Amino acid sequence: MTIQTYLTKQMHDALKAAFKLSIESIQIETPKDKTHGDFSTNIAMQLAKDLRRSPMQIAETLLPFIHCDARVESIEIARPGFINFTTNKRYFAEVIPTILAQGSSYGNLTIGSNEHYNIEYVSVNPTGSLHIGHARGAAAGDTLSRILKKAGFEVTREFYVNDGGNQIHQLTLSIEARYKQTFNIDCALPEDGYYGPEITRLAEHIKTTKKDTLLNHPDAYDFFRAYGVDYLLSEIKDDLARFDVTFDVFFSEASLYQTDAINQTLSLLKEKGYTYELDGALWLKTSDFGDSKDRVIIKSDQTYTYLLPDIAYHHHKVSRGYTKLIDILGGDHHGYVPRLQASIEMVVGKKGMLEVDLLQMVKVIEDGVEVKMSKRSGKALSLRDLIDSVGKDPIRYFFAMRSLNTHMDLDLDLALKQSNENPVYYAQYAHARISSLLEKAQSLSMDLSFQSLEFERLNDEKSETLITLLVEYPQVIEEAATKRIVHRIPQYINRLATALHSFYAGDPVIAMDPSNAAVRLALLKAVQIVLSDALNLIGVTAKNKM
RNA sequence: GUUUCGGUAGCUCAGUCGGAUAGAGCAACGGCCUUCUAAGCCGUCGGUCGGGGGUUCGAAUCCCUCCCGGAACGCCA
Repeated sequence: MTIQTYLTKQMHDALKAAFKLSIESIQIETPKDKTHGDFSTNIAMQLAKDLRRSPMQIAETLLPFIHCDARVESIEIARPGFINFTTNKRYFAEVIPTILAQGSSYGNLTIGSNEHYNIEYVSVNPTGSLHIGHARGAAAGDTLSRILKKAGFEVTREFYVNDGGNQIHQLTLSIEARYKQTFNIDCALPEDGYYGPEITRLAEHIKTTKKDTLLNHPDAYDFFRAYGVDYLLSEIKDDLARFDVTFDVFFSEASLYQTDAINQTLSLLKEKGYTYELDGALWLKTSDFGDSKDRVIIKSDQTYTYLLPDIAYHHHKVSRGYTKLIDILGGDHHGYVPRLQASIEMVVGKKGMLEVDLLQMVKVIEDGVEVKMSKRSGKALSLRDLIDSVGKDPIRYFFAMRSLNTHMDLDLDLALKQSNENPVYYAQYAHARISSLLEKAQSLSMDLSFQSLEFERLNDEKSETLITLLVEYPQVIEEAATKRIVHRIPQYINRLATALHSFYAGDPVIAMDPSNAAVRLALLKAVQIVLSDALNLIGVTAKNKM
């Protein structure tokens, strides 16, 4: 049981004893100012109105009824009615052997033990290279998956490959045109085609293997289509792998057409009476489930809109037995969310099965001017190029730092500079410093057994700050997982790195007497373990040397 | 016009069930390397939380309204 849970329980008991109240939601928070103790509650102020007494009076009445064990050193009341708890740091130093024993399992939770989440992210059309905008979604989905796993959820990571629609047709025509152009045949790309350099590269690639045999071949279209999707998808997979983003399932939209999946979903929706015909089209009554209007699922030319196969796809996911589906989409799809959620509610018969987390667009700045991504010109900053120039770690860290719904600016001149503008180096440096210090200690034959540690020797402020942060780690995981606040992790990393650098700038551990050194080396080892684990959650390398 | 995200320090951003003096990094300024890695440490400067109303013990946070910026509003995908 964490200290917060414990304090919540003790407060609950105290309120019962003092006022015969049973209150579920008691907030235990960590004050920013250390003079306010390590934990505090505002319950006295919240009860002021109901009890018709002043917060200070309530707190004072309550105080004798609060009984805590040795972990709590003192309990104080502060104006305007806060109850502040100061913890015993020696007790909390016990976290060190715990971390040393558990290693990277420290901070693992069980809050998701009966859940199996499916998280869908990236899901781009295989019509080109991944660009910087896709990278944000990739980083967010991957990090959220890792955090949820750490919190005890079973997680399946999924990529929906849109290989069935008109866009693939446009892609095929684009490849064909580029292919012909390699033979100096004048052939324009379609208006809605794909103009990126990767399509030209793909065409050149086909030319080297197939020569001119596809110029007037009857099966050329089918070849370009299949080969193009395959080629581009495998490039996307390569880029994601280099970005340390992985998937358990790549689900093909086209496969829905090959099976009976769409018809099954369609029959279900019809059976339940959620469809009607109008003007030769088939409509879905999404407005009955919170959408602003009904939507067409089969057009009057009898082809499907994008929505129907997407419902079938989500239906398929539901049938695989997940307890929740999470889609991570770009903010430009926000208008699509109500109809999709309405549809899923129709399929499963209840609300809340599908959660959609939106992330806002990335604005790229170069030379102080916004770089507009354009499909027409094929101008877009590819993830591949960015990884080549700055590396994976700064990009992963940078994306992880930001709240999903912030509109973020990415200044290329800064990002490419590898300056300490990017806090990833600060965090990695903290880890590297510990590594080299432990190495040094070992070379000096210092005691690294981490046994018979005298924790009372960790009574200096810098050690206590580190210990408090280590104790806090499971709470950080819980908040990040349940509230989907991915950026809580880099924030924590930064605080831990700051505390470490400050500790490091103090008295050299190497020069201390054996007992003092031994316990501090153990503390550092514990910090290293947690730092490494947290960095891993956001896909950033924990370096041993820099 | 409707929907949606945002507007917090010079810049990029935290502040996620309303809490104590609104924070961090960078930039700027001043110190610190014969001592475990200076990609570091210590300190200073920096704010009408877009404007105005309201709700209450207390509002950056909740409600109303207006202003500014991004995005979406198809029988496209």
